[in-house]
Amino acid sequence: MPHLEHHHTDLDSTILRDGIEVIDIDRYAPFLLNAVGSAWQRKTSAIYRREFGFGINEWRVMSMLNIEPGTTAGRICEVLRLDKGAVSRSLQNLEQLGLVCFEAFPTDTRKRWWTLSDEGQAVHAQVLRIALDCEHQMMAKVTQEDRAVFLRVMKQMLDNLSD
Amino acid sequence: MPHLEHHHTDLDSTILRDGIEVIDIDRYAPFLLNAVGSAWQRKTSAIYRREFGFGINEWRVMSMLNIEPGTTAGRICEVLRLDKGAVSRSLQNLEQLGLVCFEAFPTDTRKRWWTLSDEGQAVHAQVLRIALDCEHQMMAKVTQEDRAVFLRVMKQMLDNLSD
DNA sequence: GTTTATGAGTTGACAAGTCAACTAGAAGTG
DNA sequence: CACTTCTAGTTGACTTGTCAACTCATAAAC
Repeated sequence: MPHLEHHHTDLDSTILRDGIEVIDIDRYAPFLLNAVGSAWQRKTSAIYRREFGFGINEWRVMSMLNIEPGTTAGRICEVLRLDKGAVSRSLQNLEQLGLVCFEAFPTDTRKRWWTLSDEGQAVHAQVLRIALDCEHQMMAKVTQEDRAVFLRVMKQMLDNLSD
Repeated sequence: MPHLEHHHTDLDSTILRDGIEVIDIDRYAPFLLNAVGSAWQRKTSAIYRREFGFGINEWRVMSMLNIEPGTTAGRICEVLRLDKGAVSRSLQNLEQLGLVCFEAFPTDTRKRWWTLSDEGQAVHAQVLRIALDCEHQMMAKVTQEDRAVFLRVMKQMLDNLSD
């Protein structure tokens, strides 16, 4: 029977066991982040691919085009914090599927103004229904107060990681 | 100037803009989860690979072997919620690096009891220092109360996604 | 004891994520 | 204008994550 002790303050996400520092998996945020994030992704991206023939990045890009119609690829990267290579490829895929279209940017031929096509708009609405259902399931039994704190903490973390 | 309105309750992570339902990225948990999770991974996995010559999965497996010395591959999958293929490959890599070793399982030759080697133990301590530093940075300006709520919500979400 | 089912772990194929080199247009500087 | 510098986006190489088929050992059924 090993000897357990909390070694410093509540701040810690480790415990000492027989002199060895051990991660406390229930308090170590990166583990939870990865576990929840990948569980979400497993659950949803399979649906998108099966039902609609595109992946999670295509969905992210579509949701951004719905948020800000007429955005550029660079703006999508900035807001969604996606890799520009991934965004470039997703836009190509979506265009081939006829879900997005673009207009030339007047003062810079490199940029394009991307928007959802009518079909893209319709598909977006369908996927959104599914995504919100899944989110709702994921958030079951979480109170409004807790949810608000959770969102606040996540935003702070995102800020902290951006330096 | 588009017309914005919140369409139902506080529960929602969307708004209506000119009759179209649009994700509110500041309230939509999956976006934040992915953004924070991938920012963390970008930050840390580069360090592990550069400084120690292995990836983030190898680190996860090592931390599990430190938590529960003498575990099996299956148990690692269960606790860390990792893919068994990923765990299998990580254990192979770690063994080649001399960071882990195993004992035969008495009643089942398929299973093995894995533990950190002495060198593995030492490397674990080094990586843990770095990981905890990064976690501390990520958690800057988050109060203890908020952190507790955050952890509670994350665990609930993990539960909800496990069905 | 042979057959069948279950379970642990390995492997291969593919999707997604990351990084860096590259192309080419735009902007600044003399 | 010629030259450098900056910036938007594309592409390729590689790593990581995921899924499913497979191997082989144990357990169960009869």
